[in-house]
Order: sequence, then structure tokens, then C-alpha cells
Amino acid sequence: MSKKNIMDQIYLIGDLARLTGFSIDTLNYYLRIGLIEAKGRSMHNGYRYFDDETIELLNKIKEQRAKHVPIRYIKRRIEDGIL
Amino acid sequence: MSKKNIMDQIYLIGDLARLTGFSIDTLNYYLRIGLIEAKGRSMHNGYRYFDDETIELLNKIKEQRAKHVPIRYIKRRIEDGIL
DNA sequence: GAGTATACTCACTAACCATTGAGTGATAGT
DNA sequence: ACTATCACTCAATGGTTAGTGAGTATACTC
Repeated sequence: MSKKNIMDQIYLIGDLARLTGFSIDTLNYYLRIGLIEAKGRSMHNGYRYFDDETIELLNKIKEQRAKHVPIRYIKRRIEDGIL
Repeated sequence: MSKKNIMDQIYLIGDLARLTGFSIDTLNYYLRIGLIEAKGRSMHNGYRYFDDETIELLNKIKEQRAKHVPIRYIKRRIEDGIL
């Protein structure tokens, strides 16, 4: 529940990939199925913006996936705010 | 002196161009000479991030330039916090 | 064991961004 | 007039992103 302040970083999808270890393809897949969402978008070209909250979420997803938890369950937990 | 909050927009250079009327070439030139600065950058690809403050500054620059104020004076005013 | 679902992965297109160096027209200075 | 400066503008390269559709290996279901 981190508040956004002046120091927060902004990331594009390539940054997420680099910082979480997921491939860009996987992240695009997660976006496609709605497992993660962009925090904002460029009106000009549609580029997606992410922040540290997304990084944290992806790290949690990574843990769950390492334990072979199916994505649909992970998604439910995110929606229910449990994760 | 606007504080960044959760609602603030983020822009890439193309957004600045679209919102201020400056061409991307001009904006790149302003960046090159240090008239404006990015608020952040992607570590992955070097893409620059801007915010509403940059938009405001560019609108002021636009006014000054319309009055044919030389860039070096505009730059000084920005550095002195007058603009 | 055959068919389906899951979770990616690949391939392709079109548009965008950074960086750099060179070019240009207008103005200013000598 | 000649030169230099100013404020862009253009061009070229190489990497990035979105969007989409198709492919694939593994696991699950009947």
C-alpha cells in the first residue's frame, strides 16, 4: 500500500522484464489475460506505464508460479486483494 | 510547485509534441541544449519521462518564443526560477 | 489415448524513441 | 558584403513497443 511520491520510478514493459526476470512475451501475455494492468498509458502511442507496485505484484506472481499455482487462482487472489 | 500525486500524467516526447505544438525535433533540440529536462528515464531503453510540469514550462517557453525572446535568456530565467 | 486447456513463445507489422551529425534560413555583428 | 550565431530541421541507424495470430510443450480430462 505504498503512496506514490516524487521519488517513485516509472517503468515501461522492458523495465519490468529486466527487473522481474519475466520475458516481455510473458508480460504481454499477462497483460492480455488481465493478470496485470498498466498504471497509465501514453495518449500518443499507447505505451504502457508501470510503477513499483507492479514490480511487487510481479514478484508475488513469480513466487506463486514457482509453486505451480494456476494463473486463474492467482488472478482471483489479486482481485480479492489477498495477494 | 505542484506535488506529484496519484492522478498525475506521465508523458513521452511524442506526447509533449502533441500537447504543446512543438515538433519532436524542436523538443529534442531543447533537450540537447538543456532548455528542458526529462523527469526520469527508462533504464532499459533510455526513453525519457515528462510530467505536467514540463507541459507548463513548455507553454511558457512558447509564449516567450512568440515574443522572440532568445533561448539563452529564457534558459537563464528558468535557471533563476523566474519563469 | 485422444482431445482440450494452460501457459507461454514466436513471428510479423507499423509506429515510436534516442542519438548524432549535417544542413538551412534568418538574424546579428564587423 | 562576409562571417558567425541562432534556432531549428532533416536524415539515418538501431533498438523498443503494441497488437495480433499462430504455434508448442506440458498437464489435465474424459
